[in-house]
Amino acid sequence: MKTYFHVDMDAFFVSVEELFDPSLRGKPVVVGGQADQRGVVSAASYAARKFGIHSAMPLRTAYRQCPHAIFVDGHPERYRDYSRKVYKVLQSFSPQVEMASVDEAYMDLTGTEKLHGPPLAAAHRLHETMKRETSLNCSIGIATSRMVAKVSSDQAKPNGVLWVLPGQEARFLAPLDVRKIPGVGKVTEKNLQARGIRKVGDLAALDEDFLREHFGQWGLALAGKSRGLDAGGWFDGEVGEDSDPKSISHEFTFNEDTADVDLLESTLARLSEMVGRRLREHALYARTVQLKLRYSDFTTITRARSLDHATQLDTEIFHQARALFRENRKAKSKVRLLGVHASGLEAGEGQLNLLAEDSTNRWRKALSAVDRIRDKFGEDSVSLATGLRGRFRERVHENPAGLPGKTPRKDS
DNA sequence: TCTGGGGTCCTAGGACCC
DNA sequence: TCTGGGGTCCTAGGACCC
Repeated sequence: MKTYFHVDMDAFFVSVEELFDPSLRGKPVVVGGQADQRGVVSAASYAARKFGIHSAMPLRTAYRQCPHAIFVDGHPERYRDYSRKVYKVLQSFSPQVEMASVDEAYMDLTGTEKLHGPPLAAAHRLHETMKRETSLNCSIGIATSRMVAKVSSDQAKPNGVLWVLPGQEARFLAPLDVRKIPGVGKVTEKNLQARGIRKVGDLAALDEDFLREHFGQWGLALAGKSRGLDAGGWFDGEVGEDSDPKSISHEFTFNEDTADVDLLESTLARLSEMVGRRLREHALYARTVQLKLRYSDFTTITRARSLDHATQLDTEIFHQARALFRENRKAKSKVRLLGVHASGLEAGEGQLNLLAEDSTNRWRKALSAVDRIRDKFGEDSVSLATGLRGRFRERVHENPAGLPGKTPRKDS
């Protein structure tokens, strides 16, 4: 039997801002930017929430809902700083801590009763220590699974502690809206509602085959969640296993949409540099570079390209991003957002030797592919790059192993 | 009403290999 | 000439979370 805590800081960004400016206390505060800016609400104080303001709402909408709200720019460094303080407090309690984001964490307190006493007493002590050490309020959920602990901390808000007793998971979840289940968002909620499923209890009563049929693998995970289990992607692995990032990206929304190529390309350069720097910070190398383009009408495309080696060089990232941009951008259309994304991340250095080896392997493969084609279609069916010019030659160099794929079988 | 930025995970089709 | 199945990698898009 496991015992998990989910610790969630109350109105984290707002609370931190209040520490820097106590005059904000008790007032409707919106963190995320100014009332006339493009952007959305990162966090709203409880007083602001009374006006219907919530996170992810456009700032301009928030302004309309509550013109006398105080709009505050976000300060990511402050939040990271306080997040570290929060982590320290949690660490002092148990080494099995995992920050799930800046303002929430999971703890595995299984088998610590001798040290900490019963879970509820331990949670209250943690709650007090947190307030004393960071001046911040948090809510704590306790349960036998991380998923239920998370839902329970949400039910405990603000500033509360809630323990779901072992065996009571399904009963605790049953009356809640399906939307309360982590992973069920707007779209899934709508799909479920269309089938008359509104409460978690409705979900738990369904046949697993029915869920699999309509929602695939995800449906099966959903069935598990409705019964209080840690099912599906999110809750894999042990608490406290932190891992390298799987991707690194930066994007930028222009204050005004623009079709100015110089501005667009220099923005790409800047974004590429930011991505490169973060890669170097993590000592990671990226195999794939992805461009993100959003136009005025909000249509968004992504275009990716994998390199034949991993890189952390700004110039290489930029080169790829710009090439993708030039190949895919709808001419003259105004652009709202640009993004540069690096994935296929590999650790460590020393791939130069591997690279050289890799490249000869590729050539060997390419040449044997050429041989196979010649066997099939005759000696003149393929010629080597030396005899070619311009762009095609470049392409052959970039992707020698791609040659065989360009020969359609059916046509021959 | 006008929609950020940084992530993770999943799906689905096609290429390619065995 | 037509016909497989499984596994992996790549790309594009989308749901979701904070």
